[in-house]
Amino acid sequence: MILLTCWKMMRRLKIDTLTKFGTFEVSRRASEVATLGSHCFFSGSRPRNSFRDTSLLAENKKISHFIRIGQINEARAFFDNMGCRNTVSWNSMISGYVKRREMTKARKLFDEMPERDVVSWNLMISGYVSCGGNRFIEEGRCLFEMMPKRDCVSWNTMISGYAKNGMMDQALLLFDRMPHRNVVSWNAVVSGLLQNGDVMRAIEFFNRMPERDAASLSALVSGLIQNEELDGAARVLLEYKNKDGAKENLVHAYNTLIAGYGQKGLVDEARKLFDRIPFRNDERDKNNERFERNVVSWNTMIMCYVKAGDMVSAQELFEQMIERDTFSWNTMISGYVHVLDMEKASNLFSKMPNRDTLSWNLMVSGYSLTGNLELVSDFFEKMPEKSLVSWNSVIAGYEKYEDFNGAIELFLRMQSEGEKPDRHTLSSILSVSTGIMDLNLGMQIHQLVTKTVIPDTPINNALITMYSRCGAILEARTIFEELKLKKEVISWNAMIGGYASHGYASEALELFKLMRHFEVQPTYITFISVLHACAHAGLVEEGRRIFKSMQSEYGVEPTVEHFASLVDIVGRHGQLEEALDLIKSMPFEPDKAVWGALLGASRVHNNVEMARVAAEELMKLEPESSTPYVLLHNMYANMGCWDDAADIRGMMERNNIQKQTARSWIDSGY
DNA sequence: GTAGGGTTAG
Repeated sequence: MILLTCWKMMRRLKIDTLTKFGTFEVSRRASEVATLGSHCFFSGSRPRNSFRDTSLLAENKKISHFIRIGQINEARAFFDNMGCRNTVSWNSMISGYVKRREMTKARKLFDEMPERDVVSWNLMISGYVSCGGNRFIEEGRCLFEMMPKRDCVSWNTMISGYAKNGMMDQALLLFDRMPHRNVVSWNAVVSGLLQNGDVMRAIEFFNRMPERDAASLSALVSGLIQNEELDGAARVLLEYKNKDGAKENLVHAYNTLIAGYGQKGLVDEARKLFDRIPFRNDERDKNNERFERNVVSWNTMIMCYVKAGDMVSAQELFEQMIERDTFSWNTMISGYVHVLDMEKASNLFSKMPNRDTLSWNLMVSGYSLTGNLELVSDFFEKMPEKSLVSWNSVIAGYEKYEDFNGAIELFLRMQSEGEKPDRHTLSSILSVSTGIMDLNLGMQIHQLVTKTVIPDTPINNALITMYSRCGAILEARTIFEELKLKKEVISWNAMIGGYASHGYASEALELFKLMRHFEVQPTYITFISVLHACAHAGLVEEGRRIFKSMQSEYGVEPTVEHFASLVDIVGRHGQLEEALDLIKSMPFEPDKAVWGALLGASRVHNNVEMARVAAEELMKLEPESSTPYVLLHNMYANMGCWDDAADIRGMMERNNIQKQTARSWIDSGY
């Protein structure tokens, strides 16, 4: 009975997998058992005791399981406690370290293991080459040369290692030298050539392949797309015939190309390809696979429409789908969120059968973008599971719509709930610090940035903006200098703007010169700051010259803000007529900043006629504002023109204008 | 337990 059970068990586990394990390594604990009755060794070719073997098989699987779910320490503890190990146990453990690129630990086990097979060597090589870089590739090559016996996998690992590190010559040398190539070797070379931009040779190798499989076509199509050869990819795909004439399931490759067209905005091309995929094909091919549209094809096509902003076609296709998955719903929602009309997004959201965190995040970020902060918080609180993106969306929304306290409160709450901020969170909070000009908060966030993320240019830009707006110009400049060649136009703008708004006009202009020296193309924001600096420093000629150069030298169209600055510059200098002419020559309607600049200048130069012109225009633009009335009234009063002053007062009363109480911003303190 | 390729959302 027992024998029968054993035999059945062995049948189920396939005897050959049991016998091919070879020699067992017996640890101290197990060897005690072994000397008593030997359960660990095979006698002849048939296992005498399959319980030990099956349990070893199960134990090895346990190691793999721990590794798969990312619990490497648990895997190691289990491995260390195993009574009996074979080469597979060691290899499994090594593969765990290799996957995590912990090559020192992997190497230690490899050096310690009592008996290595070809897989042990291959694992180590694969680990070294996937770490990348010359040193590791060399280490891999060294093992490759040392190993007693190589199989196809060893060669392929080394070839793809070279290919992925841009060392195509070395890869091809090995490919030429290898004794038996299989389809994987060919695929590795083809995709390697494509990754290194050698399209011609890739196609040549593809055509020379003695056999192909599904991966061959996928590699070629995706590689061609990466090399911007969309037409080539389409040709390959449409003309593709397998060597033995058998039909293959090409849907994957088709989907790849549809997505490629979508990336380039070629929606019509994508649609043509989508329409070529059979809708339903009942004749099964040799591989027992159907070539027909799958849910990914539909999703990808919908995605193309969404990216092109064509929600009508996206919706049409979505409605035709027989089987939708969460992805389909989320893509549609993201499309509606992207074009901001939220009602349709919300409709879909309420109808969808299974929502995941992304669905919720999409709604939250949609309401954040449209500034509906009430609904943001409503959705956020109802989320069954919050991800980092959820927190970031809400914080970004609060920041954008200037609910700075809300943003900070949420930032504190997220940390108390154990969610760690990333660079997105930190840049939002840096913008909050800038918004409320809280240098103290900004400095704390700076410390957090240093501790938790590797600062990239965007976050450094946010730091420069924060420090320069808060008046800590030196700190801003230090970060600006540390950026070295990674300075972007935003970095320059932030720094120039900081100087300009704190009265460091010459520094602002100096930096503007330097920016031109480095051939960084200024934007309209650069010119706003530079003109601002000229106005503060009374640099009339410089201001006029820079204003003219905007269009002629840099092709930047002046906006109403630039005109307002120039009006300010010439007006402050006392050239009020020129300022008025400038306003009249503007290609667009002057706004309150423009008239405000003229009014301010008129007041400084005590030109009451001009002040009256500007004030009347301001009264038309902002009928409820008391500022122009008050300014004009005070000017008349100062000159002793009491009748005129009384007139203004009368106008104020007739128009029901209240003098606004002075308000100041008070630090709410956190 | 090891080698090649692969489509979709924030």
